[in-house]
Amino acid sequence: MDNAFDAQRPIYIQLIERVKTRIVSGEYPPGEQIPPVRELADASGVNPNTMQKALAELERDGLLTVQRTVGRFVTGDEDLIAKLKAELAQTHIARFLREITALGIDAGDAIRLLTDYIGRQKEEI
Amino acid sequence: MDNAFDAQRPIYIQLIERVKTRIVSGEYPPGEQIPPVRELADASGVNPNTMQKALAELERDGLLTVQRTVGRFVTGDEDLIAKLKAELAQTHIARFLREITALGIDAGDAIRLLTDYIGRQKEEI
Amino acid sequence: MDNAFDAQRPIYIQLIERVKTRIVSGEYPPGEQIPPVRELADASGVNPNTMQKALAELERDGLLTVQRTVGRFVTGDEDLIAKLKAELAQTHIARFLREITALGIDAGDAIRLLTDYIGRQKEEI
Amino acid sequence: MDNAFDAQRPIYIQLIERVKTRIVSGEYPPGEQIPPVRELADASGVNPNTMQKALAELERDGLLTVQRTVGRFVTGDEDLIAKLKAELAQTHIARFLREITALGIDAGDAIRLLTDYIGRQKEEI
DNA sequence: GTGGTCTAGACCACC
DNA sequence: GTGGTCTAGACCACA
Repeated sequence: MDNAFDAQRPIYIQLIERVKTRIVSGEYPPGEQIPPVRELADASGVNPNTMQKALAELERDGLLTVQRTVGRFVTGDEDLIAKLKAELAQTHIARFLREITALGIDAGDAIRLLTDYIGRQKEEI
Repeated sequence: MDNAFDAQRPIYIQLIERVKTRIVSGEYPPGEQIPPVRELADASGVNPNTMQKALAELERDGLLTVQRTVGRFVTGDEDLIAKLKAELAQTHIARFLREITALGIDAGDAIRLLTDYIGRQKEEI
Repeated sequence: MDNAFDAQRPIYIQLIERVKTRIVSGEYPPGEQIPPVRELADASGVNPNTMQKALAELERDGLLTVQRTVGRFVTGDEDLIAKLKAELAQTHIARFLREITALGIDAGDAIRLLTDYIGRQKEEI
Repeated sequence: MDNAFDAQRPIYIQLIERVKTRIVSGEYPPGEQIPPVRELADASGVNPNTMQKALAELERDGLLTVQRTVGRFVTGDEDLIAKLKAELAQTHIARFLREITALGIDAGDAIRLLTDYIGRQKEEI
């Protein structure tokens, strides 16, 4: 399912995050064309205007380029993508650490808990 | 600052999370009285009714008990608190892992990045 | 326990009901003296003033008579007591039937449920 | 009249009881939509916030479900409703019996008085 | 037009 | 001074 949104945050923001994630993960490779707005909107179950709004912001950030009458393309600037990836990773890490230490769990225990969790996940497979 | 809220999510939900965090971290120890509604509301810069709504839900969950005309107390049930702590930790971990792997970073790299981050933090001190 | 009050209704009203019930049930027989205010108040865990207020209303209704310097007595008018008993019974019956029919249960089923309940109660003994 | 409340008990509690009664009696059938908050509030002569509070508790109990921007619906779980009906009936019966026996009337007489009352009611028709 | 949230301000019971 | 309730009125997201 692609159409599960946090009902409490603006959908277009969540769409931006999703597309960024796809670019960074390589699902949308650098330089490649992405699906048309309508298709993306359909797949996520949102209004095309909402999807449009999300993509426009990504264009402003330089992550997407638009070729009129052709479509949208992921930037070919792989450094930019790598930078975004590192930035997103740091954001997630910082947030995680902030949250977990607020519970009274120190960094060492956090790593241990995370390692355990990953171990358990593998077992499930 | 205590009064910085994510504008996109209900304040009372965020207040619930904050109080839970304080209980779990031991800032509000088991069996101890917590500050009065009005004071907490003031400290967070919200209306007393909003704080009331948050605390009512914590009472429903058994994390707080109310003694009318006296005040609110953290539950003395330390097992319940420990359970909550584990639950919150797992939630944060699961989320972190979901986010980081969505970027195309595998579990091993996640641990490495986290360890690096912690190392860098210590250096800053 | 005599000191369990519905926190939502005035205590003196609940005291009136209790004393009426004792008169009607014969616990306080007609013409007999009842315990002094302070003792009653103590037994119910309420302030003597509150008990006083309740007894004053019963005196107004003719159910109690006061002999200064001696104490309070239940009325000797057994007809009045019988009338009160019938009246209280009808009140309870009417209320019960109103409540139970509001649930979509007809009078016949109400009698059946009541009979069942009594049967189950006896078994427990 | 829908707007007559016991001044001694919280209105929202009484609203909860009323809605429960309507669900149990079938006035609000399982799976069906109930009137909007504002309408219900109006009909009962209370503030919409007060009605909201009552309905929120019923939602927590699983008796109502909410579809945002659409409305509230009675649960489709007929077993849950049946269970509630039995529970409410038992509560009313227990209370009635407690009250009537406190008057010095035994269970057998209670049934007789109830039967008489019902007989008299029918005659009135 | 639906439910949901929030504020401001008032009043109450209890101790 | 504590928690609890209630109102009036406003604003928001969503479809």
